[in-house]
Amino acid sequence: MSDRPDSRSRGVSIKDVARAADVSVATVSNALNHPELLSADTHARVMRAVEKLGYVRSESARQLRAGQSRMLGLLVLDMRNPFFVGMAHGAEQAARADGLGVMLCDSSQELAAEEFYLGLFAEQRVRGALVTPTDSSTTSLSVLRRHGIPYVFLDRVASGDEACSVSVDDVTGGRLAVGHLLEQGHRDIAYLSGPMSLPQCRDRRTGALQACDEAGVDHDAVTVVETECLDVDAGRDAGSRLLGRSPRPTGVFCANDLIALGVLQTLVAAGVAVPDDIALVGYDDIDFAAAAAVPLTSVRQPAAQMGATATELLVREIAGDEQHVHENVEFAPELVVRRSSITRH
Amino acid sequence: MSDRPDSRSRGVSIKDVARAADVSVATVSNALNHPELLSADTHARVMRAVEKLGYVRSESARQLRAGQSRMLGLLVLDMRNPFFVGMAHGAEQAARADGLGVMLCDSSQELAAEEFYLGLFAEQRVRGALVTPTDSSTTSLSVLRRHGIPYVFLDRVASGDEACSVSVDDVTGGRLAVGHLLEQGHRDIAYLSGPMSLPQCRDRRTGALQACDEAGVDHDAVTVVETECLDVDAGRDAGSRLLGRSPRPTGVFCANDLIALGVLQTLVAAGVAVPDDIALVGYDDIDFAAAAAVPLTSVRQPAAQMGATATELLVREIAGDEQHVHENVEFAPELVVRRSSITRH
DNA sequence: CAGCGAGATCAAAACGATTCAAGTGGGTTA
DNA sequence: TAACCCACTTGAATCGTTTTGATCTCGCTG
Repeated sequence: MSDRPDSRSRGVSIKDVARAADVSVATVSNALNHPELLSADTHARVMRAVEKLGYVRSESARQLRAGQSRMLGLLVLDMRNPFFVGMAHGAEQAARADGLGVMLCDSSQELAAEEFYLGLFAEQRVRGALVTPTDSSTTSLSVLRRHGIPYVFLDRVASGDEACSVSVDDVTGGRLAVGHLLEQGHRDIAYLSGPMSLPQCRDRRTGALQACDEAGVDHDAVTVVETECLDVDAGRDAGSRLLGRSPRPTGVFCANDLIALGVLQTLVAAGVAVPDDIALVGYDDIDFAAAAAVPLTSVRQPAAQMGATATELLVREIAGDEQHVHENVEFAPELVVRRSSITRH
Repeated sequence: MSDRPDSRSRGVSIKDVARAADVSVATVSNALNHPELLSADTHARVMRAVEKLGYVRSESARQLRAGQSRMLGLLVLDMRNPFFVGMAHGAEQAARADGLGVMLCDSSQELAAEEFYLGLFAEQRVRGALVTPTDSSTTSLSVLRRHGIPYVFLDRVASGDEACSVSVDDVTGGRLAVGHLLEQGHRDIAYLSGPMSLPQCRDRRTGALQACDEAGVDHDAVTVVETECLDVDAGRDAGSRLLGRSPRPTGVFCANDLIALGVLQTLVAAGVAVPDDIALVGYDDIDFAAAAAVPLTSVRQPAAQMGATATELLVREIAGDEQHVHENVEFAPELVVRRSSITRH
């Protein structure tokens, strides 16, 4: 009575179904893919056999024949960051609407992992790829280019007309954040950046300095502190380093909300008042920012929408006629002010 | 000079490499998979051709030949819940160590999605599957059974000896949480449960009632409030419903931290003091629990370790000799007390 | 010098599906 | 009656890889 077939067996194949329904394999294939070609009777007979045997198509066989899969690859920098999960979610929804699956991978910002996964995408012959690249991705991407696999940059502007891209104007984001802090009267601001190898981190700094210019304040007002990672732990570290500094900055702009939450924890634990002693601004506006110890001011990026838009661009490129023109969609960031940055007057 | 091949082409195949290196396809295959069979000279020549042409193996062709893939399927209930992401992360690490990839899917607790993805796993002929099942998964899993695809339950005890499983003792978890609230003197406790179709939610209630028994308190002390989802939004909803109730419960136990964070937000916004007016206990101890507006007391589950352990069980079953005996690993939950539940005396 | 074994290479079959051209059979038309 | 058409079904080729057993070439031994 066991459902479990002999462990050596390869499972039910189209041949078994053909035999059971007493038709050719071609007919079984047609029953599944072009039912309109068959007489109602035959179709029913085949489907009954499929049902009875529990037949499931072998995707690898179809793929081999078709020369490509029905999957998109999605490579993100950090799955534990809700911002990326949000993008992934948006991408998945959009892909499903087009009958495509998504293969989600996490490069952990390591070049080796990135190369590994892009190689995997190529081996799988994914239909297209969505990539949040690190600095040096251009070379790793050649494996996709060589196989004619189109890709779209997510959360990064494509350089030249290499590919489509979906991004957020990070310069503006940085400007909004630091502009807000300057407006609150802060003149000693720390920018807790992630690794400067990430364009996002660089752009946000540029924006920070622009904000200084606009406010007629010297660039010295902003000190850049580079962290190795963009996660909560790194934030806690950076927080303790801040505490040791003298004079302490009065305003802190973090490259993302995870860092900001880590800093916040350290500060609160050390009895430093936020926002009164130190004002804090994060980036991404993840769900948890609003629920933080002190609700976090943050620069919002439309994560799900970015993922969905990128998928649409990719699908359009895949379906595209010969003449596809790369498109760079740029969303505007939005400052969401909460308590962490509002100094009492 | 473009890297991009003709869009009609199928890309470089093993035949092209064979031609370029002036050997047979069998030799190319051997160069890649059994280099020790070849003369050093031939091997080098082949590898040079591989390099030059940018050849990448077609995974679907290998799979077709091999009859199985080098992938595990991982189906979680909610990718936006950091607890599941933690499990996924642990599973991925462990799988990579065994040279296996992980295909991550999110059923969103919907049966239809679950069936869709399990079907996908079968079509892909994954080597094995890790599943966080909903109530009714037993039937959907038959598609795996029929194809001899082994699976392991994640965050759920297997019934009978159907499969291996990795879980946390949710009854104890519920008991710890509510026991703690009772100890703090609360006698009107709300249990904000997710859908009762989830065994986890049911078990935690059982634990809650056990705690009452142990404290010699009537079961009436605990009111169960069922929510539809286990996310922050549902928590916010449940929070407003709590506010409308009279008398208000003084202690609230939430089926997970997302719910708890949602409730917390609503309460804080409404000026209800946590923990003084209402004490709050969550579940999972996600990273964000410690960083919440009021640091959240929570029941910790070792997410990454669970994922890793499940993968190991699965790998063992896959490699297993004929006589595999299913194993049920159960981790112990741990109460992490923070401010949200400590009533001032 | 015949015979043998080892080492290196290869031809061909197989995996499971899709597709296309060709075949079948029954009915209609010239 | 022959020619044709239509609806349905099928044989065979094909995709890119791995593997098995065969072949081929040496150099060595007896």
